[in-house]
Amino acid sequence: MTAKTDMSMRVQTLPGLREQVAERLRMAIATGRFPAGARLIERELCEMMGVSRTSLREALRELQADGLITLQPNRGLSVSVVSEKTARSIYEVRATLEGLAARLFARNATEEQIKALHESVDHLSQVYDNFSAEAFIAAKTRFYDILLEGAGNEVAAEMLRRIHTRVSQLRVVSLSSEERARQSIRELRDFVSALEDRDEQRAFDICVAHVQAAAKAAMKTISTRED
Amino acid sequence: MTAKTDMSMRVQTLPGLREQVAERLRMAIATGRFPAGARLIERELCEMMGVSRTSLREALRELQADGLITLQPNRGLSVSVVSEKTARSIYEVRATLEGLAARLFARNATEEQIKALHESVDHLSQVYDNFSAEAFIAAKTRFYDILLEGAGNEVAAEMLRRIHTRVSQLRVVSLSSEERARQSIRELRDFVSALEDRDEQRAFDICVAHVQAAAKAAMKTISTRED
DNA sequence: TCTTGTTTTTTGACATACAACATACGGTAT
DNA sequence: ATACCGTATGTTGTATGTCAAAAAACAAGA
Repeated sequence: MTAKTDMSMRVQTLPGLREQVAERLRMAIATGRFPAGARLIERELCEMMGVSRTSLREALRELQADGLITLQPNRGLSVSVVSEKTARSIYEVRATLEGLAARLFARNATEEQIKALHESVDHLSQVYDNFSAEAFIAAKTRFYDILLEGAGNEVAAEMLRRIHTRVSQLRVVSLSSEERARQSIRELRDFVSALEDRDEQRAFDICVAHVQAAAKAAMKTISTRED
Repeated sequence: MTAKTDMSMRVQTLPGLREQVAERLRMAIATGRFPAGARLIERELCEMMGVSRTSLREALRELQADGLITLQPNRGLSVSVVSEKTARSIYEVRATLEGLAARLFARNATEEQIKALHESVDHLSQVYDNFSAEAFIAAKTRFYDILLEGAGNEVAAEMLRRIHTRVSQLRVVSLSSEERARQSIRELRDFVSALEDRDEQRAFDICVAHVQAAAKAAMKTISTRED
């Protein structure tokens, strides 16, 4: 092998400014730092993040495509406020796609991936104890990344990742309920155990039920919010 | 009612330059005018469409988010070439989401929407006869718009619309098979008839089968393409 | 032919400018 | 005071020009 064809030493491709901006904005919305309905003024964001309007606007187009922010022509951007109907739609799609991912994971994942998934649930349960929004999202993201990688459907993965941010945004409020958190962990353990048995149907059922339970919890806080 | 609150005379909000650009690029890719793998040079596109780099780049970010074009950092953009595995993923997701849409439509659509869907299939079948890629895509888009509106899940609708463009791109080659076209129309008529009966499960089954048949046809041309 | 150095192309990012549109403000007439 | 109207201000939409960095193409020398 020549040095030319040896990719092992390759310096990892740096994220690029625009993507960093997009990622930080996503996080700001997911954690509720930019609450739903908040107006986003380009100039302010530029100053806040120290980038040019050009880069910022390109990043904003990404978030817009994800449905995270809403554009009123000539009026400006604001963080999307999720109606009850839209929230229901989000969870419907999430249940559908996550169900698919569950099936595919049970079918295709390697033993290592199953083990990794198990461990990520352990980690998640630790994070629940001393809670912080950022750490929680990071842990949940890790769980998802493993699940989606093991499922081996990159298209579904991409869509679920997008939805995931919107769900995080909803959950910021909704997850404070301690009891739901405990229950959620139990469901995930159950889910992993089904996957360890390669029980496709059971994994699917648990997954869908899990999302529906999450939806129910979220919907409750949404409807109260609108009073 | 005061003139102020009367929206009926409102001049329709013009699409905005950026969105026009994005739409035309999408179409160019869907119809195969920009074939898979083709390099896209920003400067050339600017001249070709008569817009500034600023607007163009923002439009490109949209297409990139849709997976229609691929960016290699510092190297440039090219029309995404869809691997066999990715194609399979696309059709898996499409079957899943369209199945959901079928269920929801059967459950929620109004009688008018069902009727409109029926008519759109009639129109589609006419277009098959004197064929043109643009007219076909337009007709198919109309069918979809009705289906997705009737289903009443805006999130799923948005995702399917995106996938739809990628499927069109694959179909450019694959659909030339006359026989598959006829069969496809028959399946759609069957589908509509299930919806007219409000038979949720049957609509779902037909829908999934329809997508799988389309997938099979597309996969065949893809695998031969890679020889 | 292989290597190395140089030029060209292309993207990534920034600053600036200005028109179009929307909103807020303030004055004027009723 | 209140409704009306014009103006000032803020914000987005789009276009230009500029520069650095990376990649690719090319050319020259061993």
